Amino acid sequence: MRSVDDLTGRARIRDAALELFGEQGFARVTVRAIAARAGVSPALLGHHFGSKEGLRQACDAHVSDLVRGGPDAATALDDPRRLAAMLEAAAPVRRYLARAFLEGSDDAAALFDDIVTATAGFLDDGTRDGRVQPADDPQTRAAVYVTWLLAPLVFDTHLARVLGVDDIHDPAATMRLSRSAVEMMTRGVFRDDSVLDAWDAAAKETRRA
Amino acid sequence: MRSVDDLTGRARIRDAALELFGEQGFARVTVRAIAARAGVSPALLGHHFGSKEGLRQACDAHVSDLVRGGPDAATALDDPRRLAAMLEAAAPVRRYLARAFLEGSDDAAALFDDIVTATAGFLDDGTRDGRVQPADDPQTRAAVYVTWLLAPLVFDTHLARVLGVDDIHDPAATMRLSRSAVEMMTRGVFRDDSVLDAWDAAAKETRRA
DNA sequence: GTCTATATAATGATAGAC
DNA sequence: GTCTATCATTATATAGAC
Repeated sequence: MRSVDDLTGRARIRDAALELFGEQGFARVTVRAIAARAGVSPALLGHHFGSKEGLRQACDAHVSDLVRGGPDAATALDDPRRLAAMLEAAAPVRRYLARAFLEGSDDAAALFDDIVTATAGFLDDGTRDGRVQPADDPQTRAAVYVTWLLAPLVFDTHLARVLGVDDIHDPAATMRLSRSAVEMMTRGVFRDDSVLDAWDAAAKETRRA
Repeated sequence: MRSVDDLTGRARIRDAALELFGEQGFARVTVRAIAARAGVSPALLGHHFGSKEGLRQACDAHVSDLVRGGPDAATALDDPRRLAAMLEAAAPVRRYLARAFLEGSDDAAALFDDIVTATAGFLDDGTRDGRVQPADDPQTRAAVYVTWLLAPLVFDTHLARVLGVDDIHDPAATMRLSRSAVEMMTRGVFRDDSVLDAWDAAAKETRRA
C-alpha cells in the first residue's frame, strides 16, 4: 500500500529521477532535467532531498523496496518466485536496477548479495531433494546463476536488436528468452563432458606451472 | 603491430581516457582529469580529438580493434577462442567494454552483434557434429549464451564481493568462475524436465488467454 | 605538437518571497 | 510546499604563443 505522500511533488520528483537515471545514468542527468520531467522547479529537489546525491539514495531505497516486495516485506526474496517478478517489474525500475548494479550503489550491492543468498538456498534445497544437479562449488554456482538471471536486464537493448524485437520485455520476446534459458539450464549446452574434461586438463596444467 | 604514434601524447591521452571512462563512466569523467592522468594539458585533447565525444569514439574504435585481435584481423571473432581471450583482456579494456555495452555506443553494438553471429556459428557447427545440444530456437540460444558469457564482465565487482576475492579476474577466481560455468553448461542446473515442463505448461496457458 | 590563458556555457546548490 | 532569482563552481572548447 502506498503512503499518502506518493501523490505529492516529492514522489513525482523521485519517479522522474528514477526514469532519467535509468535511461541515461546518474552523472549525465541534470537536476534541471529531473525537475522539468516532474513538472516542478529545480529548487524543489533540493528542498526535498538535500542534494542530487540524496535524491539518488532515495531512488536506490525505493527500488530496493519495490524489488523486495514493498517496505513491509524485507524477506520477500526468500521466495524464488519473487526473483522472476523482479524481472517483470516496470521498465523504468528495470533500467534503474541495471544501472545501479553497474554503478555500484550500496543498496544495489546489498540487493545482489541477498539475491545470491536466496538463490544459494533455493539451489541447495533442490540439490538435496534431487531436482537440482549437485555442484562442485555451490557458492560459486549460485553467484554465476544470479549473474545469468540478471544478464537480460543489463543487455536488454542488445538482445532486442539481435532478436529483432522492439522491447525485450514484451510478452513474446520474454517467452522466447526464458524458454531458451530454461532449456539451457535443463539440458545444458554441451552434450558430453569434452569441454569440461578439457577445462580440467587445462586447470591441472595451470596448477603445475 | 603498433603504429608509431602509439607512443606519442595522442595514444597516452586515449589510454588515460580508456581507463577513466571504464572506471567512472563517460559523463563523470572530465577532460581535465584525463589530461592530468595522461600528463598533458587539457587543450591537447581538443587538438587531437576535437571534442570529448570524439575522444570517446576513438576509445570505442580502439577497444573494438583490440577485442577483434587488432586492426588487421577484422574477422578474428570467427575463432571462438578469441572470445575467451577477450575476457582475459587487460582490466581497463574489460571495464571500458562493460560500460560501452551498457551505455550503448555504436561500436559496442556492432561488437555484440558480431559476437552473437560468431557464437551462433560455433553452436550450430557443434550441433551438427553432436558436441552441442540441439536447440528449440538456435538464434535466441546464441544470444542468451553471449549474455551469459559477458555477464561476469558486467557484474565483476559484485562477484568479487560475493566470492570474497579482491579481483574477479585474478587467476584463482577466474578458475573458480569458469569451472562453475562450464559445469553448468555441460550438466545443466535442473536435473529433470520438471522446470521445463512447468514452463511449457505455463506458456500454453498464456497462449490460450 | 604542446602549452598558457581564457571565453562561454552549464551545473548543483541556496536565499528568500509566497 | 513550491516558486523565482541568483551564486559559486565547474565544465568544454578555443585562441594564440612557442
